[in-house]
Amino acid sequence: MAEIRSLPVAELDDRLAALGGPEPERPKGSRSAPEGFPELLGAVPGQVVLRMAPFPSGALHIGNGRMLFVNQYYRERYHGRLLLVFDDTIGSETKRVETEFFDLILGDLELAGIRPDAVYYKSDRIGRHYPWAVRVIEKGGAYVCRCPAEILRENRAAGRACPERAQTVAETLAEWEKMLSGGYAEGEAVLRLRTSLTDPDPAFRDRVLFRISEQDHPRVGHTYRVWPLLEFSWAVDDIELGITHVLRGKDLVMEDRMQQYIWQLLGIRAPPFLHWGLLRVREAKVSKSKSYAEVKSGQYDGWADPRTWSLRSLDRRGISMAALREFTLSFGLSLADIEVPAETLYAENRKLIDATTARRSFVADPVHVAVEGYPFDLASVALPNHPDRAELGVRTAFAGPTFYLARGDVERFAGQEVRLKDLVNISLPTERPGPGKTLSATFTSRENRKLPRLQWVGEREAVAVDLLGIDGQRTAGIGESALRAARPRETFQFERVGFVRVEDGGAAVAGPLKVVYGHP
RNA sequence: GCUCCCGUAGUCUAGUCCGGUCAAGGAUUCGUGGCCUUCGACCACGUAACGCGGGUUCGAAUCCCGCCGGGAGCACCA
Repeated sequence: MAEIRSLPVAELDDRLAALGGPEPERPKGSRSAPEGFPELLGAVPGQVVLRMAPFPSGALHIGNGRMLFVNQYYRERYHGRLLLVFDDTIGSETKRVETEFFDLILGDLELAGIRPDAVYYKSDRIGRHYPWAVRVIEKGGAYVCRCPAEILRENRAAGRACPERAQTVAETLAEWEKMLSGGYAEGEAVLRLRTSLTDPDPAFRDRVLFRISEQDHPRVGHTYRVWPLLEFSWAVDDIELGITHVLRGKDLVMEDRMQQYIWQLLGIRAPPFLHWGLLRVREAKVSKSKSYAEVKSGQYDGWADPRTWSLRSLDRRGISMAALREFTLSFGLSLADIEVPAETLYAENRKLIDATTARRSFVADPVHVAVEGYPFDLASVALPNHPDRAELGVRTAFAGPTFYLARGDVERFAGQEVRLKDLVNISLPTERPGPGKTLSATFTSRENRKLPRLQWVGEREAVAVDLLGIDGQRTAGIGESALRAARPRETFQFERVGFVRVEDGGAAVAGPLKVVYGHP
């Protein structure tokens, strides 16, 4: 239901009312929530402002994709504005901002077909956060704490106040000035919110608002040394940027409470929040830091390596962003954490591309096979590009008498009669194919009989193919002659293998034709 | 440990707010059959679910209580 999902903190209703906010409309029986998406609380078409806030530490992945598409969905639904706000505060040792990721993410957004109405960088806005800190201090809502991080943590767990909590407003203002002017070094002082040390939720006790960092920021260098933490920076920016609804993953619900607390303190009306649970794709190990390490070290083939499961890697595999959008939106805004098999995404993509994707023959780990008694008139054949779609036309395939067959097929059907699909029947030898050897098979008949059907590639004009798998492994194979015309980024279905996408450059690039495996 | 969130078939999801129209709908997977000269597509059929225990009620997936299970937070990260 819309209200509960928008207001995970139960008392927000009351607070809204207390702050003069609008009474949530709740027409009985009205649940216009197409596709499982509730109405945004108090949304006025044309006046909704939303924001996406990725942290620039790597390429966007499927989880980020959900954030993108949910925001885009509501933006379209309410004809609203959607801002991109890079959450590039100073971060930490383990979470560092790096310049290259700004463009990378901008590229990902473009790939996803989402054009933000405006782009902001948190790091440009730090100076705007300071006056807000003063406002909070003047309301008696914060104090400067000089406890070492460890002590601070212990006190928080124990519900114990540190001596500085008793600071007067004037003292805090002085201390704050000292922080800003360099009177404290990194780690020596922080500005903390005065919530309650006895708050039942230990996570909520006097959280840190600002801290000192002397790190070099890739965009603004050493311009600032006092940096806000995520919660405070959003308490400011959500208001200053006029965000009307905050849509974020449920990992940030505690941050909602922080923002609401600050806004209430300052008498500001809070925009409602809306969340969704964690989405994991079973096959995808969504560790951004692992991907980061592997990309940096060169173990991965950049951020488009299939093993990253990044948006760009999915694109490279021929999985369309439209399919990804359908996929991510199909889960609605459920708060449950879910794990979905990649097959569900593949099914979505198949729906979109199957009818328009040409078929091609490809054999992995090829074995050279000469067919004795092969009919002379079948040196080449015309085959439809798609079994059900005549309008996709035909291609010419060079055929016998010499072929490449997949080693797996040759071994599996050794000594048996098989049908070369769309061609003729042959009898395979019992001999096991040794490396570099040509096997002898025998033509048996032409008529279509119920035999195991194998893909084949005629030797003439055959194309060497390099198939990159989802696991990052490359498979050498041979594809039919028609692949000589493969265009960059064209998608094919390799029969009995799966959907693949041609890499940038297509067949024009020297060497084997490079393709990436998409899905079955 | 404390706080919050979540629990409907193998996997997702609709339904839960406002109890009956739900002996629970859809998607995907799986199985069977059909069809097309792919292990893909399509068609048909099928298997399969309200976490557990109490309570309220004529009636509970839906309301209440207790439990169990899963996840997240308790960073001077985002």
